[in-house]
Amino acid sequence: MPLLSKERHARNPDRGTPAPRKLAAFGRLITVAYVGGNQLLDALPASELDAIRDDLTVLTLKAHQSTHSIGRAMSHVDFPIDAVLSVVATLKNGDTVEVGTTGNESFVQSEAALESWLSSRTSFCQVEGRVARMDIVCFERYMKSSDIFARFMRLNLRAVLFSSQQFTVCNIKHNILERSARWLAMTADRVGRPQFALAHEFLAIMLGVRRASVTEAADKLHQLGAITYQRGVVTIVDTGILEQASCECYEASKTAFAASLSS
Amino acid sequence: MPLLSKERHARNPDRGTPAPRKLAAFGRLITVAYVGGNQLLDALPASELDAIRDDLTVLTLKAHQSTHSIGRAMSHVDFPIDAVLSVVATLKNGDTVEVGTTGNESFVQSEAALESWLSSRTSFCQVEGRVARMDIVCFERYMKSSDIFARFMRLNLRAVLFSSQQFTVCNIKHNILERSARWLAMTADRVGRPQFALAHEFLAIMLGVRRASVTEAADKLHQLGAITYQRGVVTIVDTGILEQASCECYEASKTAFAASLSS
DNA sequence: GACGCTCTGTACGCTACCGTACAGAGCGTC
DNA sequence: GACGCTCTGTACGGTAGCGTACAGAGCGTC
Repeated sequence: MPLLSKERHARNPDRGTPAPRKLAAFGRLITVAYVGGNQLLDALPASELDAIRDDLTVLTLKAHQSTHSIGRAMSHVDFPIDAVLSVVATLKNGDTVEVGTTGNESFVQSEAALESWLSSRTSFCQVEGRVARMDIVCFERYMKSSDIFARFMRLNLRAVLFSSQQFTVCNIKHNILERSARWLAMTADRVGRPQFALAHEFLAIMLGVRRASVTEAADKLHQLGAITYQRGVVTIVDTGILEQASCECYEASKTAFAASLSS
Repeated sequence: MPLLSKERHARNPDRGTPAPRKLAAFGRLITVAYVGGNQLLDALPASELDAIRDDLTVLTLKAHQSTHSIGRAMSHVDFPIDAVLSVVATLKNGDTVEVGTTGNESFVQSEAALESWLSSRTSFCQVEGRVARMDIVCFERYMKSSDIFARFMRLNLRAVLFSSQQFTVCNIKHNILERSARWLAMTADRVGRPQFALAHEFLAIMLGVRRASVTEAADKLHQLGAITYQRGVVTIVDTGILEQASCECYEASKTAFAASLSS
């Protein structure tokens, strides 16, 4: 499944996120040091970031690889670089719906910022890419020892809560076309490149709708000139059109995270 | 509008929450000291609660009275006793939808537990009743000076986040009957009495649906023997039936808050 | 180059819910 | 006891999205 590997770093060379020294090979993860790429970490004062850098390990996650399981003790937190992680809730009937998406603007599980070391939700990698992983013991130590670090994590969680609330509204008030557009726009921002692997089936699960409904929405977005789709790979061809097609929740969530990073 | 005043304390005499010495009279709020009734406060170790008691003031809120406004500096936090507060999001088109409901299991705005003193949402009183109010300066001081206090507030916020996520799913996957039942069951728990004022119109806004849809749902719940309705006043006649009619999200949210109070 | 798996396109009947509207009932007020 | 406000009950056509199903296209594998 070497999808997208060719264009992985085709865009956003300006973000200061050089490729890891080695990518995943034959299912084994080769890990490397963190040199930037997660907005939340990079927003920390330089001295703070330097202090924690040695406790961050960059690794590449494959799509659909699990990172946290409901009810289990959290062993680590992940700060995405160009991966996109999904936090999901599972209903008794087995239905799974996304309750949060996390990219380079945040980390997962964000509840760790609340001195909570049990995972209350399951999360996994939705779009393949790199994350900076920190052991939970280190995270806990920094939360206690550094007011600045703790403050950044908490303000970030505030944006997570705000976004979660926004999506509560979004699911009631906005149609599938708008929500699909929002999801794709948010994801494009997060991966920092215009093309990524995402089958209709998975977007459908994320939005809590039928696969066929996503196909119809994708078709409309294609007609509008926002995207193209080819066997599990989306390409954003016009960000402006895509954002225009998405509901206001895209902007609301984006603004909330931007504010949490700048204060 | 002296609705319900007759049966205000008809139930749950065992919760140790005596009536305030004076109720609101002619629109003026007569405030009294806190002697218990908010589960979160009451879960604090006795010494902690005693330490903060003098900074709590009990007051009665009228239905639809505002407590926090979006974008404004938070001047206080409210720990409901038998009032129910709603946190809402407003869309650009003016639609207002509830993104959180708060009763005696929590407080509002919960984001204060994140050292965030700006209100990112609007909240108001949905069901008339008492809250214990604390000045934000005191709250901030206790968050800094008492690890135990801070820990309780943060674990509570974890349940708030969990519930918010649960309702994201709920709005997608559960129909109006189930959601109405959930809302009423949760509210009955929170007010601690089987009868409270709530017009269909307001429940409709909370659920983000038509008023007529709520009327239909209320009719079905009536037929099932769960509730009776009379001109803006609901009476829960069979909690068991009501809970059975509601979706699993009722139980999920309740469990999350119970866990946050016991640890 | 045949096979099988995955992913997409499309179709069809069905239903939950919407937007809107209007009549009537309850209740406070003058 | 007439009036007006609020709240509820109900109706009707319209539609977004559901559940399901099936055919075909792309692509890796043997």
